[in-house]
Amino acid sequence: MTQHHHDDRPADAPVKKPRHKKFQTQSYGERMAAQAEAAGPSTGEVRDDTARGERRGGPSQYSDRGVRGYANDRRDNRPVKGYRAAEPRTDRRPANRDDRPQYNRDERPQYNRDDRPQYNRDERPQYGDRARTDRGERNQYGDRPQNNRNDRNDRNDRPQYDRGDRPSFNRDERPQYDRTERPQYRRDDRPRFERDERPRVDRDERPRFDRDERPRYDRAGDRQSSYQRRDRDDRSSYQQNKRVEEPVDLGTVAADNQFAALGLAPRLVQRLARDGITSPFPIQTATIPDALAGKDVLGRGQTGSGKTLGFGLPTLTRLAGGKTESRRPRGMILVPTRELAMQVHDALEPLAHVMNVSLKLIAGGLPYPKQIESLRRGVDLLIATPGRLIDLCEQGAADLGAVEIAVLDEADHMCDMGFMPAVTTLLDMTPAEGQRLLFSATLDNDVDTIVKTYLKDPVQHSTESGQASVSTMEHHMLVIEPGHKQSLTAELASRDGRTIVFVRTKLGADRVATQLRDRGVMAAALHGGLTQGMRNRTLDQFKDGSVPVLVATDVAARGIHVDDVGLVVQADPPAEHKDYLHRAGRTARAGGKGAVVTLVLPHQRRGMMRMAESAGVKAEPVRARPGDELVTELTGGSKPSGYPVKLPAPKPQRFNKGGGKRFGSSRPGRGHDGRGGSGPRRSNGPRRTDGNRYEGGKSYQH
DNA sequence: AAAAAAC
Repeated sequence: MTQHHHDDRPADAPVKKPRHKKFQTQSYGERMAAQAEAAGPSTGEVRDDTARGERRGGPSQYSDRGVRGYANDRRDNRPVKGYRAAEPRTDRRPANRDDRPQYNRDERPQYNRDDRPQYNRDERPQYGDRARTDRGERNQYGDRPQNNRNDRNDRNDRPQYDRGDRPSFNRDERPQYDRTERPQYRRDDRPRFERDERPRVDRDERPRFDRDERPRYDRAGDRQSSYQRRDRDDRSSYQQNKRVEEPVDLGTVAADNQFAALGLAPRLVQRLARDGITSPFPIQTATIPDALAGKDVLGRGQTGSGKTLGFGLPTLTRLAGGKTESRRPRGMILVPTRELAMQVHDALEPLAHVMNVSLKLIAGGLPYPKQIESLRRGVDLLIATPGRLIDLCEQGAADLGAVEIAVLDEADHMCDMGFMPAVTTLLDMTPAEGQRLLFSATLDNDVDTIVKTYLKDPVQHSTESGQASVSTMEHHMLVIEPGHKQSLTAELASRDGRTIVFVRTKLGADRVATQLRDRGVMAAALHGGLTQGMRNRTLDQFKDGSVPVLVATDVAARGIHVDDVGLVVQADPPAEHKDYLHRAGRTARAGGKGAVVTLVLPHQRRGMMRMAESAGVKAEPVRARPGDELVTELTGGSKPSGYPVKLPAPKPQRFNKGGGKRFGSSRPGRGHDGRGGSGPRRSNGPRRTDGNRYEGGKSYQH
């Protein structure tokens, strides 16, 4: 049956919203409004509530129509307001209902079903059968719909409907639809569905709850984004208040395991060791002991150096064993984007599990009910984006009064102008004596305000200089002509392997992604203007390889980890040096290799050089044109095909939140043939009809 | 200055 993607909807479920003034005197919205007012008169759009309200309140179209449209249906003779009363009719007797013979049902011959020969299915003429199409001749029922239809649109005359020419619609040739070849869909092959053979029926005796250990059927074929899965199995709340009595054997830990030496719980160390994580990164070695000791910590470690575990492990250790009341979580990790929240959640979940710490993702774009329910049952640790958490606090669904540990991931970003009010709102709700951990790759003086207000005797650990010190990363700065930007971007992105292209604006992301696809490079846009369902889908496709090029705004600049991103292209230069470092940090993670290419227009050159210096990036600006040797070197020589390609999944219908059927997340890489034309297609804007896609010279900067 | 973050 059709899958209903309830999850893609914005949570519109009825949510009662008693506003608890307990935590603050102003609501978040009021605060923001006040802030906006303080910032001066808005030059942007003005909400036109008045106009809308007037139209609604007055003689609306709806009520108007209710009277006019159905005036004839009125059973009484009261004059309709606004209409001239009809002249009394004299040409016939007033109808006496009972006397009207034609209303006797049984005598109406044409409704005798058995007399209608053409309802015999087998004998109905087929489409294209002209014998049936005597133009204009009515059948005995007085209608002739099929005649004209067939005359005009005889299917056999329409070449484009010839089934044989549409390979993609030929069911037999679509390999992925061959049921017998999809082992993961065969029930018999799924070992854990053999009821009789399941050794453990007693839930408490199940030796392990760990996700990773469970035999899996292949979920990749499941075509659900991680976001949808996440919402479906709400394991964290299910687990609530169940404490494992006996330690589970998680494997042995080597005597020289250095995590153990840091003072972490043995179970945690064992769990890490099972994933092959036995030696801590420098940032972890530096911060974990202090964090475990309950100190406030400022942690700075280069991108991809394991900061998540740096604050995650001590947080879990300290929360373990405690008791959490309903709606009163004891730990809170704030992150700047929803994707990052999901990533942190997923990274900590197995670890939280062995520690019997429950955790819940609290982020916008996801349905409210499960988040509220989870909080009601009591959840130890929240991983949250600020807006939704404030919302839930205002509703009374969450109470931060019991938060023992508050973590700010990407702390410097959380302290910039846009985020600061929300973050202080949340921190204000937490007890002043609670522990605070601030982490970022670029932890600088921007956090001073927060540090002074909310941290007590913080310990600062900087394992790196806060500059570009990832030695496995190479930087290139290409000074280009504006007219070459599109083709150079396409050349760079057409390489094998994953590439992220950063642009400045949401619109730019959409535009560049489209341009790349027009040139034959499979690319998808990621930015905050998309529905959350689409954001998840796009990131999933980037991760599974079906879309190797991600065109993103700075929503993806921080924290997001995808394996093997070999190249970061900055099609628009970053706004400041910290952004450079974070964008660049999407590649060369955890010791891997990677390159960063920044496209610089002549007028941006000076600023870019300054920025590079602040970032500690050593790169000489080099003039470059499409086809240059340097570009070829960076891309391994592959060129864009020039033939437009289409995304493997239907594009998001922004207005239709359902999402619909999705194909493609399991479709291999760039295998799409890229021909245009057939199939039901969403059109998301005007389709290009001009032939010169490439040499227009329109630059998408600016 | 844009993006992000609630509905």
